[in-house]
Amino acid sequence: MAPQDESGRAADQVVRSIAERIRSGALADGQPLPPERDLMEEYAISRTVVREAVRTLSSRGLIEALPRHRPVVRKPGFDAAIDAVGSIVSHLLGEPGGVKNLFDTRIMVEAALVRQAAQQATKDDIAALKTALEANGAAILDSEEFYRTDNAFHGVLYQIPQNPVLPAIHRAYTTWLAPQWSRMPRLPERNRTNLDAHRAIYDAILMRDPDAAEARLRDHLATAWAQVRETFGDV
Amino acid sequence: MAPQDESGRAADQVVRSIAERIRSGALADGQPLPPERDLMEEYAISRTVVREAVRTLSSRGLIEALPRHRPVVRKPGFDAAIDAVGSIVSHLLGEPGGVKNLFDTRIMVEAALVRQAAQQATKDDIAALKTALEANGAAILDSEEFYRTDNAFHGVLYQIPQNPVLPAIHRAYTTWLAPQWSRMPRLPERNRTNLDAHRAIYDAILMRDPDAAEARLRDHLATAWAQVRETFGDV
DNA sequence: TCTCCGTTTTAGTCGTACCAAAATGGAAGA
DNA sequence: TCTTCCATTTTGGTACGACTAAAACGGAGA
Repeated sequence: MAPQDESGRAADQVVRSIAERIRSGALADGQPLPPERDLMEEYAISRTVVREAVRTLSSRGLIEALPRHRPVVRKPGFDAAIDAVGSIVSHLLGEPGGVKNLFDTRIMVEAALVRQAAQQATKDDIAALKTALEANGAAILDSEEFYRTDNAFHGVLYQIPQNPVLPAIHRAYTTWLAPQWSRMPRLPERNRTNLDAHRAIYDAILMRDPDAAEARLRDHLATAWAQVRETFGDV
Repeated sequence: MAPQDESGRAADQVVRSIAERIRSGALADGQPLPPERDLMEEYAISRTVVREAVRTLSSRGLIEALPRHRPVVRKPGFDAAIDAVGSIVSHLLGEPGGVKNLFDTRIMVEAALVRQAAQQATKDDIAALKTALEANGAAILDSEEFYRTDNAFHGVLYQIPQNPVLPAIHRAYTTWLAPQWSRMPRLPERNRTNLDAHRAIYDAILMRDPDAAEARLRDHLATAWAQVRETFGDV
């Protein structure tokens, strides 16, 4: 690591120190941070600096600082990482093509996921997909519930490789793209279209046909994108 | 995530306001932020609050606050987003399996990329790959340079889909995994192995054979991972 | 015109003070 | 004894003022 220590700002050193304490477990997950006044004494700094440090740690996702509560240590998971970029991403999504770019990566990722699923899914994975698919089918008349189960179906795909990074990415997609999605009209016929697409994907995975699975997935998300454009025009 | 408006902290409102000004372009990229004293007057708040806001914006990557300089507006790109999570990711990589999990996603992403390349790469893309490959080959005896050109070769893959998110992801992978990689011994025979792998990938793309390209890519990265484990044991 | 030095500006830090919300602990009641 | 509720203490949020050192600025001199 670059020996870029010796940062001019005292707060940064405190940040590093506390971050290290979190990483080492000296400050355990869920535990509240010491009061600001204790910290200023411990580090022999003013409260101003303590507050800046807390602020930074909060932005970094290492602690959760609700308005008037004691900040609590939040052992960083991949989810926290997603949160940390949320602010920037929301800016990027506002730019022309931003949503499209993000959505395209989603297509790429999920295409890879269904390929993998078709090749490596276990019996349990298939069963989970089937359950999710049925839940989705049962909700076809309740658009709110359909949206949830739709996400859940895709979420199963992210769980199959057993890599904790992937569910976090799924959460990121749903969180970041939710603003677009939630403003779209919920039409039963769209639900049916999407359900059929899910079923086609499921079938292809069941048949252990990666190419078909990828093709169905791409059809599905292309349709979804067309619906977005239909609603918003160019994004 | 969505910062509930009406946040109890005044600084957050300032953050939102300034963030909005950056997004709208009222504060252009590269332009210095107004002095803190101006901001406190403008928002009718104390300097304490201004500083907290600046601090937060800095952590969010919307401005760049070098120690004793005026903070500079930094229109957030996908790169800035990568920076914002760097802190958390470095924590995660320290945990058991962290590096492996990240590397696995890299395999997944690059597998998808080479498939796409095999199917959609233009003449220019192929030419770029060829150039990168040749540069890589020319550096086979200079391990430092080989490392660079190796990255560059992979980087070309991320550029092919013309999605600005992807190069940022590439940068993220190289940045985050660099600590592991840079501590590995650089052996000419490894360079040769990797170069051969690159050539095989290139050939498969040239032949428009996605399955082969993916297979070669997976071989390549599996080998690379084996080299990592050989060096570090379990990670 | 360019360079250098003194002045002004500005970020970084400290200390104090006050308020309001949250946490706390003990008294009153079931 | 256990629960409920209120008063006290703790703690975060904000304001104000002051001081330092570095950076930016501007004018004098080469």
